[in-house]
Amino acid sequence: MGKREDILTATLDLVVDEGLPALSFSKIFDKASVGAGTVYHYFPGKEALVLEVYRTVAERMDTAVLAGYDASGPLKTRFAQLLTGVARFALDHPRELAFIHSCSHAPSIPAELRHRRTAGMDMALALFAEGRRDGVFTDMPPMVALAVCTGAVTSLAEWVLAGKLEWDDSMLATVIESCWKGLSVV
Amino acid sequence: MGKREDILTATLDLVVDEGLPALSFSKIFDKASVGAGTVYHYFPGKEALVLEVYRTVAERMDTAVLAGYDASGPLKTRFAQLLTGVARFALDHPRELAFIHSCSHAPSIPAELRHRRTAGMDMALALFAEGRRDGVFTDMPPMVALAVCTGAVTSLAEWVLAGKLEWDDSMLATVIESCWKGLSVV
Amino acid sequence: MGKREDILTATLDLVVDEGLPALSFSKIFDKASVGAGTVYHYFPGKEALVLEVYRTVAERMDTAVLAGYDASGPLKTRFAQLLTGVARFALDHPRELAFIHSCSHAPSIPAELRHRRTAGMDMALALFAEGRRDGVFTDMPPMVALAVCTGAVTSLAEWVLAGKLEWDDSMLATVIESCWKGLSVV
Amino acid sequence: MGKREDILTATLDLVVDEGLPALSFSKIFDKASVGAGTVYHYFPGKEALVLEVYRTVAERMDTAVLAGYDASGPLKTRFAQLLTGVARFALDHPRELAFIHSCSHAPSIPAELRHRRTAGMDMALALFAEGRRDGVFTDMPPMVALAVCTGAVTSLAEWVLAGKLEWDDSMLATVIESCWKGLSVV
DNA sequence: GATGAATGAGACTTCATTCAT
DNA sequence: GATGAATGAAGTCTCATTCAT
Repeated sequence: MGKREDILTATLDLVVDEGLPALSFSKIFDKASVGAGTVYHYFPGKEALVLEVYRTVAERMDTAVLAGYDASGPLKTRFAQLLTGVARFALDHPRELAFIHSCSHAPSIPAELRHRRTAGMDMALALFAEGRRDGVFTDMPPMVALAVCTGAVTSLAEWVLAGKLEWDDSMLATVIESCWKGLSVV
Repeated sequence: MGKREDILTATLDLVVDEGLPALSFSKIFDKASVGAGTVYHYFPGKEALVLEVYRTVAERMDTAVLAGYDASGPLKTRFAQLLTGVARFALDHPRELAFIHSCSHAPSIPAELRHRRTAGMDMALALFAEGRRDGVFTDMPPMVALAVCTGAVTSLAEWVLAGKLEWDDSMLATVIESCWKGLSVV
Repeated sequence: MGKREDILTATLDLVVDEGLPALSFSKIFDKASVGAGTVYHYFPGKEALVLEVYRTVAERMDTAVLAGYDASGPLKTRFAQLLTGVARFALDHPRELAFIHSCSHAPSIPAELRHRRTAGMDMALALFAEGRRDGVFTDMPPMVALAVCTGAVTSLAEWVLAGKLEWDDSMLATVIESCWKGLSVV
Repeated sequence: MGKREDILTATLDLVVDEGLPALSFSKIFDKASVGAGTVYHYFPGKEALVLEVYRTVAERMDTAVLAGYDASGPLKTRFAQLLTGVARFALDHPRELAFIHSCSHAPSIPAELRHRRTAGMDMALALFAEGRRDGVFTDMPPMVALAVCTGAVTSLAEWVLAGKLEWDDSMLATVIESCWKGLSVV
């Protein structure tokens, strides 16, 4: 079986396909092929259910981003690995990404969860701090650098998913190179 | 008077403060101080109403971004003007930005509206094409450059609004400089 | 011009096409191309409007039935004229008939209007009484004879309109002959 | 319990007493003593509910008409049995009859249901065909004979129910005799 | 006379949630 | 654990009616 999993999956699918505003328990019952009361065995209510999906997906995302990260490599390699990880997740798991975005502005998701520092973020912040300390990067707060780089890469992935851009394997490399150049001294 | 305006304003406020999922007509009536039927006098339904707010805000945004743009200046100046325009709008009109983001993943907003080319986008695309043609920018498709730059700047503004970053007047200049550097040859 | 007429016509059309339950003032405004308030210049309200249509149609029906009636002819001729009149109206004015039927069971039409003696009915009752008195008809109360004959002829017309029967000019003559035979002595 | 039955019964009562146009779900809830959502558990919507009542009543009617029918008796006896069955149902179940009539002109009842051949109709058509073949009845299509006879008897019952006629046990016999005479040769 | 914006009561319907099975 | 019938509050939307123009 795995009713709990069925419910989580059905919820994610519904939010992605119809949007959070259109999410209803009846639709979840139907899609998950589960009795009405069953959901209440696993989750206190609708809000908690959505939160749980959010938490699960966020974690999966963090794991995926860090999957191929080799902390012992040279700075530039690690830089590219992290940004590639972000882009790859976005392109390989468009539905998970869409879910996160659908919820990212919902006041029902507590800000503390939305803005929680993840392992991937910490890794990246450390990387930017290292580059700055070693005089490789310009004097920009790591947090700012992170915002800029993730913004650039995520935006790229989104435009691809939205159909505004054709994906091209070399494109990402070019963009990462630009980011590196933008942050670097001289 | 201006019942129509009242309704639009109330809708924007409610979406920003409580999120799209929590938007209800009764709240709109109350906040706009109009009768229930009045909304239907102006809008076919809830979806159409939200759409109209979206359209209005998107247009206002486009106008604001282009407000101080001087098409006759040097490339770098124009580059900075556009990115500044984007950031300024985000910071000066956080509620409008929040509304757009709240709706930007809602399937009820037709993709064709969400991805419509705006005047600001066209201006930027022309600028990137010009820089590339003149050998100032690296050989990157203008659309990619646009995705990267708006992503970087918007992400920055969002993190400020989310409280993850402190705004600092020099920060934007630094980031714009980084973007320029990232795109430039050598 | 003739707004009043437009309203009456639109009402009849709507009731016939969509049924009394689906009748609404907004539809009447639209179909009659009239402002919302205009109806209230002519009719106190919805109920009164429908009533007026009913009255108008009923009167028109009565007139039509008696149109070719020659009170000086022989009994059997007059008998045939009346029943033919009823059938003819039903077949020539199917929409008027449909309207009457749509309303004939609506409690909003006062029973006193629905069951009012019309000139046509009086004429028929007199005819049946005459035939009974003269020993031509069996000893059946005129009211019963009337119910039976109008029921037979109206039912015939309805089945034709409903598509259950093909109309055939000789059919009516046959049926009237049967009615006459059924009522006659020997 | 039998919530479903309660709902069907309440609906019939309301339609009969207040007419189809005045039927509302809130009234149904109240009369049937069920929650608002319960109706939607059993019926997709208002229209479907009314349809189901119609179907139920129509079937009950057909059954009742054929109840005392003895297919092996002489022609005239069977003729009288059928017409008596129609009249009896009308007089014994005035509310069911009223319901059918209230709905019989509503476009919301699909024509295919309204005009469906019932077992009672088939029985009657066979009877008329038999009489015609055996030279007992005049040369009239069975369908026409059926329209005329049911029209006559139903009309009679309706006039009684409407108060235009006093019921009298011998009246029906007389009318049936008239119908028989009207259809017979010579 | 004619209009149609404005109204708010009430219609239909959906929803999250409970509870007996 | 699992179900789904039952609920009634709340949501979306329609309606007859009014009134200033």
